[in-house]
Amino acid sequence: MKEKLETFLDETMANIGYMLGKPEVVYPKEAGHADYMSSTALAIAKQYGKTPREIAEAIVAKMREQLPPYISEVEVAGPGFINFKLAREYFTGIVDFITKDAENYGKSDIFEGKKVIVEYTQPNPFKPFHIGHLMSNAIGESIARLVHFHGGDVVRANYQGDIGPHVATAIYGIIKRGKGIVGTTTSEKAFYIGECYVYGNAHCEADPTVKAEIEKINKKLYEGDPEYKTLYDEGRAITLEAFEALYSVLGTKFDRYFFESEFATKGIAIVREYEAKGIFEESEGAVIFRAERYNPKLHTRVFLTNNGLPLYDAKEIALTVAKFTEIHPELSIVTTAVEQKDYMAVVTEAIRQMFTVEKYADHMEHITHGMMRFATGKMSSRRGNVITGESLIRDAKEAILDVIVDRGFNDAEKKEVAEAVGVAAIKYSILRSGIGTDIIFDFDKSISFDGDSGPYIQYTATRARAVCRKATEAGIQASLDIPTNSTLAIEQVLERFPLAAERAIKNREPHHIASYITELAGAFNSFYAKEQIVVVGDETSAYKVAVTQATATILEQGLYLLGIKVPEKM
RNA sequence: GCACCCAUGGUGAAAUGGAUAUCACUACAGUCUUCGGAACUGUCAUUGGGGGUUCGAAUCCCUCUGGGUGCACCA
Repeated sequence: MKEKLETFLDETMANIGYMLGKPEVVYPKEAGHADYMSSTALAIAKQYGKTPREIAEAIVAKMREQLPPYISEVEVAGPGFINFKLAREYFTGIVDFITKDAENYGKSDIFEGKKVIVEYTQPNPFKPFHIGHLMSNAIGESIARLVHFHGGDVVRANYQGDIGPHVATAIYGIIKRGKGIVGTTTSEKAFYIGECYVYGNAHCEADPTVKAEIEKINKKLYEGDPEYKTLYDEGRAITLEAFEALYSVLGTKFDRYFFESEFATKGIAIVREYEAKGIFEESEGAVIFRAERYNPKLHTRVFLTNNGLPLYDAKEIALTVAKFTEIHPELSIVTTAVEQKDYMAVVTEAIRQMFTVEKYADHMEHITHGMMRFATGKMSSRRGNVITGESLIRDAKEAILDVIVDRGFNDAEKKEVAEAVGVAAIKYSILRSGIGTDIIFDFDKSISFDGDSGPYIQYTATRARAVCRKATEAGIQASLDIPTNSTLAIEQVLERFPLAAERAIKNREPHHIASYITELAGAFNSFYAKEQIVVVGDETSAYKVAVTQATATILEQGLYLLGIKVPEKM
C-alpha cells in the first residue's frame, strides 16, 4: 500500500510539474490524523518558492480528479501534510487475505533463494549456561525465524567452546575437589562442573602455581593427552546434554553444531599459512595481526600464543572458512554480545586481507546485542556471579504454577502451560526492547505477566481463539459480507503487520514485532471489553468473528517470529 | 590514554528527520462479575547541559557531563 500511494503521489506531482525528489509516504506516528501521510510538500516548498500549503493544495486538488478506489479521502492538514484515508473495503480486503492465506501475509522476498547461516547462543561446555546465553538464544532464534519468513533458507548454527583455558580450569577444579563429577541428574552434574570452573578460577587468580598447572592441562588437552581424556569426554558430554535440554525448552533446533576443538589445528595451520604470506607476523613469540594497518580504528590482536596454541581469533577464521566451504551461504550472520564487537571487527579484517578472491568478509555480518547485567555490575561466570538459564526458567515456571492453581488443568497440562508461558515471559522481556541496549536483570520484570509482556499477548491470542470456538458452537460462521466499523481500529493495526515484519528484518530488530503485537493485542482487548462478539441474531457478528480470527492468527504469527509458543489454553 | 556504544516520566522501554513524544509498570480512581479478569477505562509525570544544521531534531553534526564496552597471549 505504501508503494502504491507513493507511486500515485509521484505521478500526480510529475503531472503538475513538481519533479524534485521521490516523495515518501509513511505511516503517521500518531494515529487519528490519517492512515498514511506524506510530508513531501514541506520538503520541496523552498525550492519552488511557494508555501508548503500551496503545493499540497495543488497536489491534492489534482489527486481528487481521479481518486483510486482504495483511497476514500485525501486532504491537506497542518502546515502542508497530505493525509490519506483508505477505503473501508481495503481493510476488509486485508482481513480477507489473512483469513485465506495467513501463511503469506506480511512475507517478503528479501531473502528469497538465499542461504543464510545464523550462529547464536554459543555456550561453552564446562561453563554454566547463564541468562546472557538466554539472551543470545532469544535474539538469534528470532532473527533466524525472520530470515526464514522473508524467504531465506536458514541454517541455524551453534559454535560451542569445548577447548581452551576455561575447560582446563574446570578440569583442574574437578580433580582438586576430588570427588569426580558429583550429582545424580545431568542437570546437577552440569551445575557441579560450573562450580568447579569457578573454584578453579578463584585458585588460579590467587596462586601463580595453580595458573601454571592449568596452563599445563590446557596444553595437554590441545594435544589430546590420554591423561585427561576420560574426564574431558565425560564433562563435555554432560554439559552438552544439559544444553540440549535447554534448547528444547527454548524452542530452538540447531541444524549444525561447530566445536572449537575442531578448529584448533586448522586454526594454527591457516594462520601459519598466511603468516608466510605476510598477513600475520611474529612478535614476542606470538603470532599477531596488526589490524590498525588497514583500519586505524582497529587494534592488534594475538592469534597464536607464544607456546603455539591458537586463540579464539585463529579458531574463528577456521570456523568461517568451514562455514563457507561446507555450507556456501549467501550471508553468514553471527550474533554475540556487544563486548565482542571490536574483536570480531579485527577478525573480519584479517579475513578480508586473507581471502581476497573468495571475499568471505563481504558476506559476513556481526549482530551485537547488549548484555544482561545486574544492578551492581557485570555478570561474571569466572566468579560464579551468574544466574543460570535453567534456574530462571524453573523460577518462572513456579511463579506461573501459582497463578494457574485453580484452572482445572491436569498435571501434564499444567507443566506444558507453565513452560510455554514461563519461556514466553523471559523471551519477551528480552525481545521487547532494542537489541543494542543492555538489560538490567530484574527477576520480577523478566517474568511479568501483565501489560507489555509475553503472557499478555499469549493470553489475548488464546482468548481470541476461544471466542472463535464459541462462535462455531453458536453456529456463527466467519464472514465478511456485512462489515461493521466497530472492528476498524483492529483492522487498521492488522494492515501494518507487513511493515513491522519488514522493519524487523531489515534492521535486524525483533523488537519491532514485539511492539507491533502488543499494539494489536491492546486494540483487540479494548474492542473485546466494549463489544460482544458472538451474538446470535446480530448480522455483524460474523464479521466480528472473522476479525477475531484474523487477530488470533497474526498474534500467533508475531509470537512465532519471536520464538514464542502459544498454548491452547492458559 | 585511545576507539566504539549509550543517555527519553519515579521505574523499564518505544518513536522511518515530520503534526500535541508513545506504551507498559508503579500509585490513585473507576468498569465489570462476560464470548476466558493474566482484561478494560481514566488521572499524574519526560527527550542530561550548551551550541549548530534543517521549513521541521529525541533522532543529524560539534562540545561538555555522566555511564558502559573493548584495546597482546580468556572466549
